[in-house]
Amino acid sequence: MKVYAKDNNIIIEEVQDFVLSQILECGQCFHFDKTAHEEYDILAFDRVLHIKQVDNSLILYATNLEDYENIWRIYFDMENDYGNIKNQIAEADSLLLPAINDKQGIRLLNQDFFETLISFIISQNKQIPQIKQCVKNISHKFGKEIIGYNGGIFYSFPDVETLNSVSEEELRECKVGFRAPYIKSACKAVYDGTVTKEKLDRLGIEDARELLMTIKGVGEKVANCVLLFGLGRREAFPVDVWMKRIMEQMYFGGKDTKKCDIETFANHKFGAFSGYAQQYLFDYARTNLFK
DNA sequence: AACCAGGTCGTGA
DNA sequence: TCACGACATGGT
Repeated sequence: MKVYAKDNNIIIEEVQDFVLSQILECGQCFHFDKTAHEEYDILAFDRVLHIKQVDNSLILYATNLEDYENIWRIYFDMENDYGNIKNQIAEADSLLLPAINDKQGIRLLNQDFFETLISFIISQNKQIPQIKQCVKNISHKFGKEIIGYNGGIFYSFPDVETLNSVSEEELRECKVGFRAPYIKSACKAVYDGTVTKEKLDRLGIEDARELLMTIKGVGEKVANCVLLFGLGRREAFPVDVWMKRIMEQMYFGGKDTKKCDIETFANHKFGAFSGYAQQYLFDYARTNLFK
């Protein structure tokens, strides 16, 4: 992989295991817009990134090496060897090969903890396009204005201080519905220091999940998504309706199985790679099966 | 017009 | 512990 600055852009050549559309549209993140084939505006960490992929090259528009090193390199998990990850998963079970091959360009992003927490609270009982709309509504109403690479106006996701001061009624105007008090509960917990990234980072996954679940509106599944996508805990294995369906089909003879049993089964099978396995399977199930 | 969506909560057995 | 309805909103 080669990284260099050219004009006002960053060019990355010879990327491997990287398909921009698969990374963004596999259901792990919600704050982006597609502008063309393999070309997106991504909102993250108070920035907007216009990015385009052509074959094995990436163009990161209107940014610099410092931001690449400090923000985007980490966000896109560039130092992680996904060839090895896929080998490990396939070795754990060759049944995963169709999913891995179909979604070979997926990477797990390292997203902001607070935005991930709120986004996945919103995600319950909603479809991905509606989750995206709610995140956009909240950002537009309460976030900071950011200017994009070509002068376009975007809005960052608000920080804890800002969102904590928003009323339940204002949240409902963002179409989050019955989740409004849950969002309030999460903001309060993070703002007053009851649940923070620093605390969670220090805890083992069981205790971290338990602490997250002290927030009203955060259950097992949302907690696992926050751990996986917002705290870098790749051993987490969120089980939603799609994971339940495909896991039951693959491993339980199509028999109705409790989500916690599926999670335990997966953790034993995939161990530290559970989160990656989950993501390949989730997107594979959602886009190929049960149409 | 019911039914479902990257679920969780409160309730009652 | 476990099953089940309620919960906003929008799309089939």
